[in-house]
Amino acid sequence: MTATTSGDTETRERVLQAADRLFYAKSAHAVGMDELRAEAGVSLKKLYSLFDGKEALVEEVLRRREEAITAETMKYVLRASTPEEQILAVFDWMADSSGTTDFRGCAFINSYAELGPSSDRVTAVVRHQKTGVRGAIAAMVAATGRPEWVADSIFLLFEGAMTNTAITVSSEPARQARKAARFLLDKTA
Amino acid sequence: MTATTSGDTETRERVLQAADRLFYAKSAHAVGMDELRAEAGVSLKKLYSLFDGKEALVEEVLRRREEAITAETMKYVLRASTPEEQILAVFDWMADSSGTTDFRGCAFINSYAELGPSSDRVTAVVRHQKTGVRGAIAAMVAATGRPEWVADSIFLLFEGAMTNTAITVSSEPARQARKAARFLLDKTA
DNA sequence: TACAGTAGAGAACGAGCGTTCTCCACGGCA
DNA sequence: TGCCGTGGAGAACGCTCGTTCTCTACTGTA
Repeated sequence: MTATTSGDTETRERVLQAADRLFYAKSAHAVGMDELRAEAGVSLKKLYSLFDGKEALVEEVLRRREEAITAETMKYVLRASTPEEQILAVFDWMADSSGTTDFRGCAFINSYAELGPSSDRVTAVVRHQKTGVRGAIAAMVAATGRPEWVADSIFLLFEGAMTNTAITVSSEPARQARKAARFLLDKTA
Repeated sequence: MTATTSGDTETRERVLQAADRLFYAKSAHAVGMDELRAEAGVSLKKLYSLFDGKEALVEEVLRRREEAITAETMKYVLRASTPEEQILAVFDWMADSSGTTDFRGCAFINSYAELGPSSDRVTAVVRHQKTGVRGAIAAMVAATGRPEWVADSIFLLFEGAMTNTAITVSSEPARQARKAARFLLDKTA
């Protein structure tokens, strides 16, 4: 029935949001399916009727997060006026995100660290996200006519800032990375 | 007795080496104490007489790894002739390390991702290591008379390259980071 | 030879996990 | 009203984990 299907879609959404929040905050292995069930306000039966199991849930959470982060970052990028400012906007997104409580860095790096060795599916999603981010930066850099190694550098600055913003609990690394990226852009103009 | 104490020291060493290898390769939660016991060739009783528990073991493994990596990196640094080459040598160490099988990136970032939310002690060791690496790079950069933001940039390049070298299973990020660092040094000469 | 103390092997324990199953209350329909 | 099927609550299951305990074999000593 259409009504039931629609209800399922909403429930799925609620579960995925709860899972994303909990997995990101505590790491996946530290969150039990029962805790997730409680947080999402759903029965265990429903949970397992909607998802194949925990690993599948983790996989889907990561895929959705990739889309969400891309969309959110794009808002920052499109708001900028010049192509150079667009590139730097990704660091503004990071600085703003790290201001929120319990920012824990890059969910994909974190998941790779925790589950990469035991889950090929998680590894695949993580690689996909990294390829995507790198590609997006490369496209923006290429649009300014600069060589690809500039994009590689900015990508690595971005990645290093993500982890260290989390570890130091400060947006300082994000600002430092932005400054370095600007320098690279200025000197390759 | 002295003989027994010495034997204990050797056994401790063996356990710590096995733990370091297994925790790094598989992540800590994926390695059981029994698997570790088998790998180290020691009884469970002895294991618990030498260490307070798993968390304490993880903590000590990380502390020892920090020392080991520092020492190993220093070999690369001291081999270089100019101050600039010394800074860049850390990326050579990374490129060489990533060539070894089952390189898994930065053990501290990985541990923070997995255990940071649940273990203050692990978090403290990770922060200590990051502060140390950042400080070491800052000292080398300062010795060349360049401003501190150059050190911040190189540190973030280093960190980004560590994670992505692992994720992409390639030493390419290490080389890209080296190139970017050299550019920064050249343009701030 | 008899004995005390140590250490190894691994059984045992309690807790927690992911997953499944049982039970029951409630809905639409004849 | 009586029936059937869906879905929720949560008990149950099987497994694995970290940790402790028991038993046994062995060593050095009198």
